[in-house]
Amino acid sequence: MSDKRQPAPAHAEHAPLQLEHFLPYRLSIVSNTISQLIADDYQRRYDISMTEWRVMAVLARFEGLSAREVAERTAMDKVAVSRALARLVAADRVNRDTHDGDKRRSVLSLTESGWTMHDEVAPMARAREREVLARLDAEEQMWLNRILDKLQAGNM
Amino acid sequence: MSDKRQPAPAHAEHAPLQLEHFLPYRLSIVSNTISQLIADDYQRRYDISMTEWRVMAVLARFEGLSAREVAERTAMDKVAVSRALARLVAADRVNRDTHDGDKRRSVLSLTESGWTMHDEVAPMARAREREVLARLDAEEQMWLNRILDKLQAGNM
DNA sequence: ACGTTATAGTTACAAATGCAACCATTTGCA
DNA sequence: TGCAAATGGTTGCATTTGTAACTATAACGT
Repeated sequence: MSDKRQPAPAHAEHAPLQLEHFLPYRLSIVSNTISQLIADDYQRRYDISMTEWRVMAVLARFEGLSAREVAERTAMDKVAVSRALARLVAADRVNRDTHDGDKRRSVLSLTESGWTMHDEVAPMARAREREVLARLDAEEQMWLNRILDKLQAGNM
Repeated sequence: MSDKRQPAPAHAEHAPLQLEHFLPYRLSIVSNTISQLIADDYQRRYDISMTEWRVMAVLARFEGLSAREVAERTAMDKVAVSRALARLVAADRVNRDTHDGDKRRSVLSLTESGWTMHDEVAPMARAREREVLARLDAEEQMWLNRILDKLQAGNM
């Protein structure tokens, strides 16, 4: 953030927003940078988007979820999930069955190949997360967790 | 984060990612929720996107910037800025002149109408920010700032 | 049993975004 | 001077994303 030159500082009477000190703006910069850093890893190696990876991550934890449940757990909307699933099924990363007793519901799980990919990507993702967290000391990490919890709790 | 039921906890040997404790994921949830909260405010009232608003906010602080400089200060890429400017100029929120002595550069500033809008939106945005920050106590706010600074500094 | 309402998921279309190629102008330097 | 490289900005095209409408099945109330 080098700030050498100060072009025509604008009208004080208008009280302009200072974007660089504005929380939502700063959050989105940091968040996007970090997410992209990790996404680059697996997008280069596999042909998969961030949304697709998130769907896979959830299915790795919870086998047999329906699409709606995946949407809930990833905080994505159902259309995004539907599209991600279409690609994942086509690429044979995910298996889609139909629920017995409710033909609307799908029953999702990773395929053999899905698991293989997951088992390579998950450690990479965790490693990147550690890299990022390494910039903070233990105390800061603790506060960050607490703060994210609180901010997240507010918006529900 | 109600977690009533625990569907088929998946294979421990695969060490699946716990999305809900994964920093990049949590950050993006919080960031998107907050940004959207604020964007809703002005998107309902005015026909303007988040990128357009950011361009306006920067021009309110620094009159006479060029498009490239706006891109730098908003951390948007130049194509996004170019398009935002096209709409803003068409809507008569922003004035575009040509730099004397360098006909490539544009010289940008808010119009009368741009200022009017700015002067309504900026306080709303600040109010929302305060709402969000109100969920944190003074100490937490202090740490959040410090942490964002550090995380931001890393990615440059 | 029957119609209404709700739920799971997909599709169609519009708007937003990203990337590469592209003009115009300026800069650097032989 | 003149020509290659750099810079500011826009345009075209393909991909992504968001929203609403739609299909199919299930649940509910009478």
